[in-house]
Amino acid sequence: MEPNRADTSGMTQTRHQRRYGRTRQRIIKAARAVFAERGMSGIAIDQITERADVGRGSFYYHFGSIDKLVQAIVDSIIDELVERMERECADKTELQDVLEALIVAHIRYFDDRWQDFVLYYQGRAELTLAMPFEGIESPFLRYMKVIERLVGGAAGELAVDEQKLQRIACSLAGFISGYYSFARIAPVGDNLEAELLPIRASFVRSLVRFAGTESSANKK
Amino acid sequence: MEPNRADTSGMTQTRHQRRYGRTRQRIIKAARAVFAERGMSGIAIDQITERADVGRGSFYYHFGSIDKLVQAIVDSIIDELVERMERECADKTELQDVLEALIVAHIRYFDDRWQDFVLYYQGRAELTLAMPFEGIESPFLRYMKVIERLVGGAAGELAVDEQKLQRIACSLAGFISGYYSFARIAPVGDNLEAELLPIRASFVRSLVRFAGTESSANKK
DNA sequence: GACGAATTCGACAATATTGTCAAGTCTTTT
DNA sequence: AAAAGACTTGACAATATTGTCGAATTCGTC
Repeated sequence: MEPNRADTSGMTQTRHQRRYGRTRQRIIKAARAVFAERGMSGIAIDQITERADVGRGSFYYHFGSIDKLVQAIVDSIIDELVERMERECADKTELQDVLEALIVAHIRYFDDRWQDFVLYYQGRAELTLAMPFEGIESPFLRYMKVIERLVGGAAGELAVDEQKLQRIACSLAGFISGYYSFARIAPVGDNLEAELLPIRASFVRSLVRFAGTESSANKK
Repeated sequence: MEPNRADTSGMTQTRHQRRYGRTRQRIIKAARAVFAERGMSGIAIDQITERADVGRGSFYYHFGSIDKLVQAIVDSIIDELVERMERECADKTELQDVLEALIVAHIRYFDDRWQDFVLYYQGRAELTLAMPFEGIESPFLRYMKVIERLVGGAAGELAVDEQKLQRIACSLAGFISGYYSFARIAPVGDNLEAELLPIRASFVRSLVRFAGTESSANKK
């Protein structure tokens, strides 16, 4: 009765488990598409199961509620994005390089994946509401923490304090997603990476300078 | 039968027209609150009319459809924001000052008005979808144009080309709203304006530098 | 004060959505 | 090959939402 968690240890997957995983993935894939097309709120279960070509009951068997599904999706998006950030930053040690790499990670990740950007953005938008989908907040916090850690790691002897790190993270994530979203409405060109290059460079420099600033006077 | 457009010429309002306006405003006000709480998609008409303490029929009488209502709301938000930007920029002539003023306009406008920020953000999020609410796009384009005009006006002899102006506008609007939204999740402090000051300054400088850059090599 | 226009109202039928469940299919175990 | 377990299914009853419409109310005008 209780859903069998898919075997993560790789080898010993029984046929049941494979089938379980397949259906689950079908649902997730369909949901990603539907959400990216019409948003997360106000989506009927049927729209998802029908697109996944799966019985209505299966949805409830696997997820039990919309929130769980949204949670799984946002989680995986953030996982992928985080993984990408880690990878791009792996060999960077200079603060400036890390900041560059972080932006590049976002651009590369979202490039040719407008759908995933929409999910990311819709998720963020959800967070502004009074009652967002359950469990959506923590992946985003995790994401912010990763940025802070990567930036903090490269800040080296600058010893940037926690608060400053947070601001840098907000700026960085905010800037890149904000730019991306606007660039889409007012199409400036088709190669976002090339297009962003000069302004990105300026932006990074401004963050570096900010990091170097004396601990800001926020004891108003 | 056809709704009477409220008298905009100020003086000659008949009682009917006033009543018309009152109800209309009640609905809009309630909708703003509901939207800011639960998002724009997936809201039932009843949730709005009940909050407005108005009959269900009145909603259809005034707006006819959700899209029209959303349109009216987004329109007025953008109007207010644009008005604020114009005001803040009124006496500025230097590029740097104008950029500063634009950011300040946003901060001041949204300060203590989280609800309106949510509406603005939800509206933006809608735009990422395949089928956003009808008529939501144009106010946002108008908004971008205003930024471009204000920035372009102050760029003076730099003669920043159209494309560059667009990028600056995307950066500016993206940065401020992105930062704002993240700052809310990972609360850094309570005085956003003071808090943003140093990083804002850096950001503005980076935009100024970008504006001065030789027309970027985007002939890839 | 009565007639028509403007505005408001909420009941109504039509439709959509939800979550459950008993029954069916496939797989593993004994 | 039978029994038990895992997974899937779609029908179902309950509930929610929609857009309409005729009646009620308010208002301006004659």
